Amino acid sequence: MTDYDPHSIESRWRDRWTEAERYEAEPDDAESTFVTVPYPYPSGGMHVGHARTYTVPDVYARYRRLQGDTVLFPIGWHVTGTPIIGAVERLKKGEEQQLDVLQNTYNVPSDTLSELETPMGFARYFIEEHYKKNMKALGLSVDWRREFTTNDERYKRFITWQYERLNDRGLLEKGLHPVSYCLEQEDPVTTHDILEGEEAEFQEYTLVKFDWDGTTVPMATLRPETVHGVTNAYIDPDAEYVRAQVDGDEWIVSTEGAEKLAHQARDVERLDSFTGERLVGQRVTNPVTEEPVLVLPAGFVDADNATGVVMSVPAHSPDDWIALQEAKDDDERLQEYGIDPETVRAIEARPIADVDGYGEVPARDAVEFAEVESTTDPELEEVRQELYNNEFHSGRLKEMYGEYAGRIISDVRDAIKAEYQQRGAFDSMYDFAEMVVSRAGGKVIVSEQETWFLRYNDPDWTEMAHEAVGEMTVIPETTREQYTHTIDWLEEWPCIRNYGLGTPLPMDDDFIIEPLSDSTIYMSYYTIAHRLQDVPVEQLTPKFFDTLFYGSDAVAEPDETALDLRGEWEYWYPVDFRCSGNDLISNHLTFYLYHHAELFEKPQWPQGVTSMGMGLLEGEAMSSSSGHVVLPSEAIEEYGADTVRFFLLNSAEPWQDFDWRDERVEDTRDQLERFYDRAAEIIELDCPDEQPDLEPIDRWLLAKLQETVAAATDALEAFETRKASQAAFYGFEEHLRWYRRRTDRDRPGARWALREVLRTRLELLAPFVPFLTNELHERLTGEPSTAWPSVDPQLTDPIVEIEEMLIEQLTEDINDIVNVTGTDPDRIAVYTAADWKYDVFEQVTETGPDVGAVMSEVMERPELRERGNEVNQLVRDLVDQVRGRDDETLATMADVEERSVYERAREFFAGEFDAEIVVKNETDAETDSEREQASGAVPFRPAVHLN
RNA sequence: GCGAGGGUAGCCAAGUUAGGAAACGGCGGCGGACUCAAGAUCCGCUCCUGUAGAGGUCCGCAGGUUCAAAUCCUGCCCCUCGCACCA
Repeated sequence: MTDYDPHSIESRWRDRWTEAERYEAEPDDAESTFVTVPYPYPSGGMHVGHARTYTVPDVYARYRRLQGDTVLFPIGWHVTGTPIIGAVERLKKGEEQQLDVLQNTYNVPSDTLSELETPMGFARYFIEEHYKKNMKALGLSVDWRREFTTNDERYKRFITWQYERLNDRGLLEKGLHPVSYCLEQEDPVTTHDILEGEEAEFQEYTLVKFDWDGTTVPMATLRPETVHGVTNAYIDPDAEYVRAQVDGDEWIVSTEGAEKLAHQARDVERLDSFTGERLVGQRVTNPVTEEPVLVLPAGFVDADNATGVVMSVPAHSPDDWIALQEAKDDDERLQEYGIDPETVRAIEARPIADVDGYGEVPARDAVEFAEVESTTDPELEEVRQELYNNEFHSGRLKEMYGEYAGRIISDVRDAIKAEYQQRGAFDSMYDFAEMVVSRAGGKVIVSEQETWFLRYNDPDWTEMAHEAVGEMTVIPETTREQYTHTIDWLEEWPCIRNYGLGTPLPMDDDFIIEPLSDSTIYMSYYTIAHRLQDVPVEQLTPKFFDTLFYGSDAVAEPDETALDLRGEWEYWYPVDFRCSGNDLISNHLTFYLYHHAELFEKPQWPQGVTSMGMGLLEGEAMSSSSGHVVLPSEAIEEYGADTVRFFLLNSAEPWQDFDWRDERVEDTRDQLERFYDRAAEIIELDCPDEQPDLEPIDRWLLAKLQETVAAATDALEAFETRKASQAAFYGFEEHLRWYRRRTDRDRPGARWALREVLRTRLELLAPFVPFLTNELHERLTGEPSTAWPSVDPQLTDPIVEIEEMLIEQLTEDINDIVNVTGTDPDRIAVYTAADWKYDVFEQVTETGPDVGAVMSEVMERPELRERGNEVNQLVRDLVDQVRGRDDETLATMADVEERSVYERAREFFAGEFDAEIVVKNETDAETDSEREQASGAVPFRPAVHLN
């Protein structure tokens, strides 16, 4: 019954566009528009969430093209770094989950798997078999001549240039940085490489350097400000400890602690080892208070956490409090270690801060209140958290803190720490708070590595980045603050990795520039990527790129080719819109701004960024590892590319999350099919070439069309794909429904109007559903959609719109009365308001919607004053009518001849309600009962009576 | 914890920037028209009450400002995203 066959239409148009090189963009006299999207990272296949990411810029590109611009929409492939290598490794190891994803989620044939066993083989497979095929099937208007990968020699030359220049400008810096490090692989690891403890964050522990006869016993703590409250120390008597030279001093730490320190850029030399028992019962001296304190044995001390020795602050730590009580009660154990129980019993908690809501010894109060009695009680965790929180935010230090006395801990902790560190009493080390294990099975620790950084906290650079944000269009506007915040928050960014695909750092080619750092200005590379193919790699020196980007004056002997290419770059740059994801604001998008601001002049800075929301599938997050994804190829096969596109663009605005629900997608497909069928009918109609006489209802439809053109245009300018397509598609369907109900469509005027409407809507929808619309447009007019429509002032008609609105309102009113009374009237009387009521209306529009003010004006007029209450009620009704309508509309309303509007529509009403329709003015009422019925008439709200 | 966004009728979702109509639209549900029938299409209804187009109560919760609040202010609850070497 339907002729709509998306697959044949779509393949036909795809072929035509390819043959015509339709989207191969060359500089010309027209305005240029340059839109980009982050190049895909082919470490796996593409799902329908990615499809939206690339379709949104496509819609904008198509829109700008219809507006007459020359538009560039390119794609490249990001393969930098380790994810692809990791994926290949997992494949080669035959890891089950990886095989499952490749074979079952992404349908890689078994006999092809071997091709994926090299990084570029893997990338190439997904580029060709997934991304490109899907993108072409979706009809993305990409200039495919410009594609490249970030592992290409020419691209590497470009990145080399970028990093040499950044280095020249002093924005690169070499230094130490803590990273997660796998002891098994002896290499840094990323979150993706971590099997256990993926969420773990590493902490910077303060080491309080207690002294034991000239040997340092560093006690690890996260609360350095409690140093005055230390009453004793704890060590695990059974764990292994070492004495070692650490940066020239002698330290005692756990064996694990020593290994960690060795990885944190310290010079560690082990002297001897022993169990913790050796320190038990010894006295060590607090470096701040210079007091000796006793070392007690404790099983709860974890030798594999920081140094494996901790200080005890029983007044403020619930753990320490309980442990101390337990020690006091266990004479036997103490004696075992040769400790006099009396000395332990003499230890008293030493409060160092006043905390709101707690007594003198907060830890005791907290423990007693919660009735926790043992260090193994699971509830202790909660008690500890709560107390720590309260102390941190409301604890005030006591007098022993000198200049810090009376201050809130959260305000001064860092200062105290820095001060004692400076004085040599404190040191620090990094560690995780929990066990972390890599996928390779090795223990993961925090290591400090020599690294190159990008100095994103450089004040001048930061300032320029702020400026760039200030000058660009941000969609949605609410994200602007996120950029500002990110810029202020960014510190130095380590921009290299030890291994991976990509470009070696020119200053130190043992390292590879990491993915987020080699993807900041590559949009400029698109402008010349296709032409660079003809330039020998060796010719692409930094000077070549200087010439290309900075012009002939930048170098002594400018390269001719570079100068020639410079024209292309100048034509396309700046990037008009970068369409990216919400999640990239805090890194990629902000880096993009930084690097543009630094390396290019202001006119070349980013003009606009839109960030997109995520995709859900049947209400849940998509996940390729669990197979909870829909592949674009499958969706297109089932519904057609236009349906997929339309659903993605129409179900939510780009920055909102969308939810792919099969049922909804099916509905979308049905709607498009219906649209297609109706369009086909109109195309078949015999239609006059010249505009025939139009009825008011035809002019109304055409006026609505103009409104729709304006709304869709405004919306697309703001990237509101949903609003634009809703207006052009669903919104207009409603107007058409009313039109069909209101009129006979077999008139020349109606045919002409419907044809005009169809043509325009096809143009409005062309960016969204390009296959369907171009097909129909060509059948209708002989050529594809070539221009975006503009509002035709000849076809706007405010009066006819108001007249039609009155008819709709009256239809609703009559219908309401019929419903509520349950009657089936034979005769419907419609009374328009008496002339004096229109005088009052005019007064209301003049005075404004203020009942009191209008009344005092109106009461000046004797002929109105004598109507008293009636006028009062009328003014109230009219004020409600007028409120919220602009002056223009009100002025137009004043020109409407209400009675003739209803009379012209008599036939329509008669048909709708199957009744005789009588239209009269209120003043023409003859009998008392008729006058009664008619008296309620208000301008633009006639009285109605049913019999 | 920090930063950002959000909570609207059974579901999805507009409206919030410029306060002013129980609150666009869709889905689902109910009734009707057309049809041999189904589907498609069309017309009503779909918070409560109501045989005259009305009234009442509503926009996470609790207050406040105002003639008037889904919209502005304050506090609270809940959800989502980001928080660094990772695309």
